Amino acid sequence: MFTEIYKKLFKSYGPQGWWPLLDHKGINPTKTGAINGYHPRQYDFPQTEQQRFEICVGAILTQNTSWIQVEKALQNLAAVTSITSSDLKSLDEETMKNAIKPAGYFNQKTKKLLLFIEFYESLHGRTPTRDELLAVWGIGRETADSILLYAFNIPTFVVDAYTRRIFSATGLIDKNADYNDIQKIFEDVLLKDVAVYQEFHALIVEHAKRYCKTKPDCEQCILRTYCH
DNA sequence: AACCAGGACGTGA
DNA sequence: TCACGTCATGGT
Repeated sequence: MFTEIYKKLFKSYGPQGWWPLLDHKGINPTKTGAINGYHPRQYDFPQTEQQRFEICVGAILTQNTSWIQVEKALQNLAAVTSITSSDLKSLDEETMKNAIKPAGYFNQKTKKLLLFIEFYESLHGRTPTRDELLAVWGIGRETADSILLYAFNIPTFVVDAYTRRIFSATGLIDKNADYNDIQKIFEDVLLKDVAVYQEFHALIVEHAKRYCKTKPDCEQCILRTYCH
């Protein structure tokens, strides 16, 4: 049933081209809440260390914040410095706060970014474990999994509020199931494949933005037959 | 003009 | 563990 829904979403919305990147100017006008930066049908990202780090920064900035606001914040940062760990580390803290203001929570997120930079540099290019990421202040489960899946290409299924909303509406998951329980359900059922995990999560976000909103549009929803 | 967005953390039961 | 308050800007 999960695979069936995945195929239906993919057929309807097409490849999503996550994670969006500033230096990849692929306009996708059909996508909701986006400026640009997607790369559909390309699964060889990140292609540079700079892109890998930018994905991590974006994952932190997008906590409880719409992506379009994050893109503004990233563009502001890119306008004053390059988005690399070394340049962001030496950036004046007030300048950073001012730059990321569109993404909200700028005091917390500045602290999170600076702490993450220390952690990132301590890796010396190594891939972190989930537990190592979770030990960093400001990195919770969704952010850790997003970083693993999109920045390091580790097959880790990302669970977010949209995943819970859509799949509890269908009755396929318990509406008060824990994050790890939901993640396990998806990982048990899906082919353990980075591209599939990346696309499915992105498709879930896209579908939630279009139909499964807080005020859902069930009449037009392509998954309505799965809901109770 | 309330309400919510691709959460995480601190606190007190 | 778990429910709840806090953090903050800007869309709709």
